[in-house]
Amino acid sequence: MSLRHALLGLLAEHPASGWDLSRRFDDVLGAVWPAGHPQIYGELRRLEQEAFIEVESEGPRRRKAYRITDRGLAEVRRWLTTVEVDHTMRLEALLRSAFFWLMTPDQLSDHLRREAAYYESVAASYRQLAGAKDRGEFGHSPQMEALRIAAEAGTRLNAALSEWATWALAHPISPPEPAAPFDPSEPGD
Amino acid sequence: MSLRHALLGLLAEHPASGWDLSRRFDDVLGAVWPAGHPQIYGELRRLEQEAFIEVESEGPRRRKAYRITDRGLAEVRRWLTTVEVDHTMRLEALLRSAFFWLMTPDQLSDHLRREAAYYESVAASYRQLAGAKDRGEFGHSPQMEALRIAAEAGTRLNAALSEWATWALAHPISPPEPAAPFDPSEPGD
DNA sequence: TTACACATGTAACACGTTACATGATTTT
DNA sequence: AAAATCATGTAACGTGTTACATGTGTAA
Repeated sequence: MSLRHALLGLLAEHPASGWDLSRRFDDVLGAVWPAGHPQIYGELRRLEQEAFIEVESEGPRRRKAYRITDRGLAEVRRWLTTVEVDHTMRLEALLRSAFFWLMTPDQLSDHLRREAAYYESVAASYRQLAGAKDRGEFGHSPQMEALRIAAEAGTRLNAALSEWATWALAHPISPPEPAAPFDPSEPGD
Repeated sequence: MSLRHALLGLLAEHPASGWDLSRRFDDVLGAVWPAGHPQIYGELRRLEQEAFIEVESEGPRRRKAYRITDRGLAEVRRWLTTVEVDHTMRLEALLRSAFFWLMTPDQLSDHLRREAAYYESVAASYRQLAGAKDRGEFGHSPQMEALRIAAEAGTRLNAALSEWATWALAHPISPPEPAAPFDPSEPGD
């Protein structure tokens, strides 16, 4: 049920259309909570039915902008303050790590190098975003400060994953069972 | 499509029943890839139909243990080595951070303290597990070494999130717009 | 006038969760 | 004899993704 609250949260800033919200997911929230437009339009319809949002204006090419209602604002706040955080994670990259022993050492180090580079580049882009915010390039609204905190999480999380992959490169998995080394002092079979 | 590969990966170690696999998800993989038993039994049926696994034995209370086939083993390896990692993340805790500005400072610091404590405790349990593995308490198979690497990720990831929450506590969000401070030198209205 | 970005939506499918149902074996 | 655990499964529902369909306004 996080999508509806994310939509309410975005609409708490200012009115927006399904299209606008879809863009904001692609640009900002999608990194931690992806949502395609069909899901967004569907959820908006339900939110309107339940009076958490209402149509603010209708524009060209049948654009409909929604505004959050008092009821909707109360609902996001209720979610943020009284609903337990769902700490479920789904990280395919970590799932795979449980099966690293099925890869050859070469395949694994190749894989880990790619992963380290990927996470480092994502971390770098969050770092840059955080820097720009600190330099005041996006003004100083509370909304922007919240995104600054989110960017910090993005930086730290991706840096941690990159460092992990690099650490793992230095901890190779020993092959299943090395053929017993030949030792002439042992009695043969 | 990660569930099927996770099941194949587990079965690559040794044969197991749906029940066994369900337990291993709850105990180990569930932290990064949760799966309920209905999903597991369903996927096993499909994997058997496609000859990636086969029934190894039937036990008491109609227990059925599956064994991976050569075809199945080739399929996990193909996944691990040639299929791009899906880096999609879904972290509700980070999604929420984009809406921290909707909480009062008190609510937010309370929230962040809980989060820091939660992640630190999870990190601690991975740290302990990693220590036990390093002390050889689980033997020295390649499978165990892979899980050691996974435990390292669990430690680093959760530690990073805990540190982030602590960092955020020190970076409070300024309220929307403070009522302009009274300055007697300014002309009143 | 053609192409592109805007803007909304439906339909079908895939994936995941919850609730329900059943019965066998082991433990108390 | 009752309770707990083992073990499998179905049904209904909810969420998320992909493909398809449609049309408008703006810029080249």
